[in-house]
Amino acid sequence: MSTDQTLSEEDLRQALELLFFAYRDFTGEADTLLEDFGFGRAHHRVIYFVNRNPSISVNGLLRILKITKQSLSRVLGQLVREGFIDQKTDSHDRRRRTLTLTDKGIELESRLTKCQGVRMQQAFAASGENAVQGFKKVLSEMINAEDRKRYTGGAPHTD
Amino acid sequence: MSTDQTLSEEDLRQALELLFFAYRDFTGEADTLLEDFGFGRAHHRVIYFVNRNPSISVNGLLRILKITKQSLSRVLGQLVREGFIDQKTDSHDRRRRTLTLTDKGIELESRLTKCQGVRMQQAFAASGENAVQGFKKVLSEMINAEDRKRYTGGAPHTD
DNA sequence: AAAATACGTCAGCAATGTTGACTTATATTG
DNA sequence: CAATATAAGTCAACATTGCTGACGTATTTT
Repeated sequence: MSTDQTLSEEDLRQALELLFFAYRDFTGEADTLLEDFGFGRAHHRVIYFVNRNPSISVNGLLRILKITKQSLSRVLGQLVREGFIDQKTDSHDRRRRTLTLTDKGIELESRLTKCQGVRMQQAFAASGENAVQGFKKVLSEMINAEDRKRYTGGAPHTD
Repeated sequence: MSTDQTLSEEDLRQALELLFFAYRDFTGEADTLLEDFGFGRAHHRVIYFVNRNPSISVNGLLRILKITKQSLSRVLGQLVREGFIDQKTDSHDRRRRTLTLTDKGIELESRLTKCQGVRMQQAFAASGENAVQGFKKVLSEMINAEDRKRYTGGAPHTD
């Protein structure tokens, strides 16, 4: 599982740059689509994680996104007002508001994810199954331990 | 080199999330260090690529970063004024200004890159050489074709 | 001499993050 | 039941980092 091999500084710098350019190009396409709706990347993240965690609470979303509630409120408020997200009082704890995508929200989420999915699928197809495993492995090792549980498992974060 | 295998939507979404969380956590540490200097991520990128391409011109830098000269000027101006970057008139074409890190700039660049390099090295060590190859392969496939030549080779972009 | 290029600057705007303070419901706890 | 904690919302101010548009100046190319 672990090797003692150390990469040269040049190899390391190449990897740093790869990550920078790849991330920029990767997000670029979805950004263009979002502009058509007057939204930005922050809206994208909210839509994505609400779809991924239906009925999530506001606090739950904050814990995933790691931004302040004031920041979230700006974009979330827009999404609710414009009918992309449905917000209702949780019957078990009436202090909470559960967040769920509307049909309109689901459609936008689908378009956005398809947009990024296509590029990633193409990169995966061109790289091979083995490379994909390595890609995922390295990324998961780069994530903070506390968050590693958050990305996967599909276990909804409704709290 | 290429497979026809298509990942499930769940696999794809996991990869999307991995990239999001990994990138955020990856940049987080350097951001903290930058704060001590009153700098942001934009300054980091300028310092990084000036170090990587000594004597690069302003236009050359703009082509790598893909931002406007007005955006660059804000951060570049700060870095020059505060003595992290040395700017001098190119003797071959006196319209151009060549950008190079000062000793102070080199030291900061070194600290910043070490900061990110350590995390990446650890992820690499925990993932194994084979995974690292896959990681790089997939990232390079995700980069826009026009930029793919820019990340590597170490060929300075002095123009 | 005219046009193109490289650089810089001023002004204003937008997206998205931050802090701090305060209010209203609702739930939990002593 | 009263006190406290939690969930959510809101108002205001500010910082960073993108953007556009409009100029000005020096230098090189045509």
